[in-house]
Amino acid sequence: MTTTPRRARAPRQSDVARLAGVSQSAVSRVIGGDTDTARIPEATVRRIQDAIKELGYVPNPTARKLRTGRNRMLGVHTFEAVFPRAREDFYFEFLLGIEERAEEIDHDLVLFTSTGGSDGRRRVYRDGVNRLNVADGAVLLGVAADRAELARLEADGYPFVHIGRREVPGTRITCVVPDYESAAAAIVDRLADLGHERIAYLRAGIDEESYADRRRGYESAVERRGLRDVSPERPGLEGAGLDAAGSETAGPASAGPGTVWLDAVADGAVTAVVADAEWLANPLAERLAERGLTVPRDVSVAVLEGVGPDAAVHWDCLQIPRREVGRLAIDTLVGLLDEPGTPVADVLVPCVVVEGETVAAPPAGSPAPTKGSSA
Amino acid sequence: MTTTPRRARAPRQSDVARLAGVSQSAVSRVIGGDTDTARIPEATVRRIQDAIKELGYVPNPTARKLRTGRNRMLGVHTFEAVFPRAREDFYFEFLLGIEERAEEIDHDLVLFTSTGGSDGRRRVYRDGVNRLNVADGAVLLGVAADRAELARLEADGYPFVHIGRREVPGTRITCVVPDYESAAAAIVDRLADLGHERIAYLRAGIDEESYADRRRGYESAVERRGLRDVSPERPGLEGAGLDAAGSETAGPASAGPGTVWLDAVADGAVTAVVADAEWLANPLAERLAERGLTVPRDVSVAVLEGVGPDAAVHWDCLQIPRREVGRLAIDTLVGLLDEPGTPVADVLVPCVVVEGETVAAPPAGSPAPTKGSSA
DNA sequence: TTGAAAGCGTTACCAA
DNA sequence: TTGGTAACGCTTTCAA
Repeated sequence: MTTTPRRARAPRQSDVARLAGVSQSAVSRVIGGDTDTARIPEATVRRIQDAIKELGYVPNPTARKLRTGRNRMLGVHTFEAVFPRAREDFYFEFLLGIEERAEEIDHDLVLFTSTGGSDGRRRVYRDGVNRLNVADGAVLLGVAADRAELARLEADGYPFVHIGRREVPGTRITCVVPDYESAAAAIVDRLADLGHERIAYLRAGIDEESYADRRRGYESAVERRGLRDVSPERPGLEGAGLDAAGSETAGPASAGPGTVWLDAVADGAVTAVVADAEWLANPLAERLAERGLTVPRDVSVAVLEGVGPDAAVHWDCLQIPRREVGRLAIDTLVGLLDEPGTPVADVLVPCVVVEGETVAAPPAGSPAPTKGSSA
Repeated sequence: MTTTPRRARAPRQSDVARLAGVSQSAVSRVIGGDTDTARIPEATVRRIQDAIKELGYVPNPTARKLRTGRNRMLGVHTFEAVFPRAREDFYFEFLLGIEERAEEIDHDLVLFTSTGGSDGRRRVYRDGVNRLNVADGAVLLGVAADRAELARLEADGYPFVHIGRREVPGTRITCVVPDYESAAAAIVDRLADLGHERIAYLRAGIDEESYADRRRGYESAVERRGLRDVSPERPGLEGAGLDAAGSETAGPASAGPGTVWLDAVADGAVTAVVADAEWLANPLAERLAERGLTVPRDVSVAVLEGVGPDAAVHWDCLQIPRREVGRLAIDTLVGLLDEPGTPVADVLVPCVVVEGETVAAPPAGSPAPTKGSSA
């Protein structure tokens, strides 16, 4: 059994042409289905097709790409590894949407996975080579996108879209983003409709575009509805005094001076709170409970992120349309490819506002707001 | 802000050459690092590098591929979607090893994900195009590989390796496989060493190469050690009478006539059982318990697959070296690329035999075996 | 209707 | 040492 299976050289168009007794360009045109412009006789077409079948000819996508610039291959680049379990929830739905849509429009998907350096971060450029270049364009995503690489890609004229808003000074990159701004505004509107007049915003304190979007939505809605904003001055757990030790959860944490805001809430200064994240809302509810207040009876709380259905608390929240974002990323990218000159604009994908069990009308006896004065 | 960002055409070597005032081939040689064969003056090199930097030139991998046939890009094709949770455990470790090793040897990884047809099965060939061709070669894996596609790929001379043994008549494909045969034999050896003399093999009844491997290992070891094989005649749950209704697990399942084997085991005809899978071992233990037998006191049981550490029962089992298989798949593939003429041979990766809590010495009073007679 | 030839961006050979 | 040039496999224009 020492049969060295000689790898047959893959047949080319010229081989087909020779076998069929036609020119190479005839073969190309038959394959391209160019029956309109250059009508090739039935008989010739048959002969060519027979030759193709006999030789088992398959077009070479690399050569095609070099010639036409198109592959019908779309790249996907994630700035972090997809597989570690923790990240998976983040990426999974996006990828689902991406794959779904790419297939619908008959494009192949190529996932670029290798990390460039030793730091585990994935890079687009490795040894100065833009690896994505084998694909027609790419969808980039990741919690920690490398802005320098985004800028360089854009400068190089490589067509790509980014999932999630990313702003890089001096560059205009096309982003597909959940419409956090409208969603945040909608949530504030709903609170206002229910009768809340004094509300607060609990910021995560993360310096990222999507949080800025949420905040803008909150602020504009507060202004528009004439509500009174009684937010803590500083972001994060400490900013709201939420790191202060409770009764049994007590660690050696300093019950810092920061509980003024929390105390004010307990005193009824605020009837509704909008929080950037679940990890802010949970301790808030706990601290309020310690002070004898119940959510949503005394204070309504809404969360500006998606909360899984099996979470302990069914927060009123928004739902990030990950799947749809993935699908739209593909459509946007293909649009970019088809219409290279088009001015870029972010694509906003609406978030559904989910009604949970943590928002209700304000307590009946809540004092009327003192318009105009600030906390 | 109607700045239509004109996408700059990506700079080519000729642009660099013009700017640096040298020929294009000089640029190519500087980039290729061919300082040995063609010594280019320090000054020229500097000028070229400056031009590269100024223009932001990056080599075009497509053109490179077309010219040299190599990309340092390796494809990964899975015959099923990777992401659905159920599949994930299967693929995850393989992919980890693949990615790890590919990066070590400075290759990029390209994951081909799109499904070819409407049936959800992923195909290599779509519209007659071998999509994998953009990569230098590929690692294929999947529980349900399409053998016709494997054969065609081989016939086309495309370099690939398959994870898991796949035999296609008339073709010799390179596989990287866990060494189930040796592992099964090792487990039988261990049982024999403990003093077991009458053992049985519970087959999954799945018609796949890896199960044949296990079986071969079992049979050869049984023969070599002169053990008596008292296996059920037919595979699967029914074959062993394990679908027979127990006390409370009773559904309307017919307690078929197939319990003869089970009854014989209960009577002490067998002191050790080797099972293809956990889903066979679990009901076996239950049925034995119903008959008053305990594992491993009365009957030892070993499982020929990997069992997670958080399984209810800590089976004696084997550990599939998925990560290592992934790594070796990459090495084997690259070997194929570097040495195209090499005769192909399967690569076996040893499985560790894990000692659990379900194998022990046979009960003291077990009757001596009647050598030579068969069940 | 068909074929010849240019060109996509690169590498590698062969002269100069 | 350097530059010209052929070739990789394909698409597409232009002539025949």
